[in-house]
Amino acid sequence: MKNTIKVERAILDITQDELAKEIGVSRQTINSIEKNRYVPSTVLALKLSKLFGKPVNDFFVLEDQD
Amino acid sequence: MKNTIKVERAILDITQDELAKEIGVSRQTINSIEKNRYVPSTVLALKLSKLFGKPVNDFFVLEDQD
DNA sequence: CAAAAATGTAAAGTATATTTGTCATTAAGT
DNA sequence: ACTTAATGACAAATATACTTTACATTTTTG
Repeated sequence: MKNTIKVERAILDITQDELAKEIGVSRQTINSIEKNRYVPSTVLALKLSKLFGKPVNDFFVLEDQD
Repeated sequence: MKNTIKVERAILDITQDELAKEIGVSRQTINSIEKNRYVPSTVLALKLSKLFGKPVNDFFVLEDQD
C-alpha cells in the first residue's frame, strides 16, 4: 500500500508534528506511516480522511503485492 | 467506529467465510470486525473497498468517541 | 554561516490485530 | 424434527501498530 500523506500535508501546509497532534498520535507514527514502515489502523485513516477533507481511498492505495 | 460490512455482504450475498477467503483473512477476523471487536488495518479496509466496489468511507464511519 | 525547526530512524515497551483451534448457538434447508 | 450451514465467541499464540525516549541528519530561516 502506498500513500500521499506528504502531499496532503503540503496542501494544508502543516508539519508531521502538527498533523500528529491534530489526529492524536505521535509524530513518529505519522513519520512511520509516511515512510511505509507500517500500516495504520482504519480509525487513523478515517481521522486523516476527516482532516484532509477527502476519502481514504484518495491518499491510501493498494499495490499489487497487497 | 461503526461499519456496515454485514449489509455489503448481504448485497453481494456472501457468507463471512466466503468474504474472508476473498480478501485473504480468517473468518474470525471478519466476524470480529463486523461485531466491532477490533479495528482492521487500512490494507484490509482497502481490500474490502475493492471487493465492495465502493470507498472505505462508505462502510467504515467514525463515531464521536473516536 | 549559525541556529532552530523539521525529518528520519532506532530500541524497548505496551496495546491490539490477526491466526488457529474449538465449541455453542442460531438460521436455513430437506 | 433433523441436518447442515452460518454465525458468535473465547483462549492462546504470534505479528504488528503505536508510544516514549533519544539522537543524527536534513531543511529552513535569520
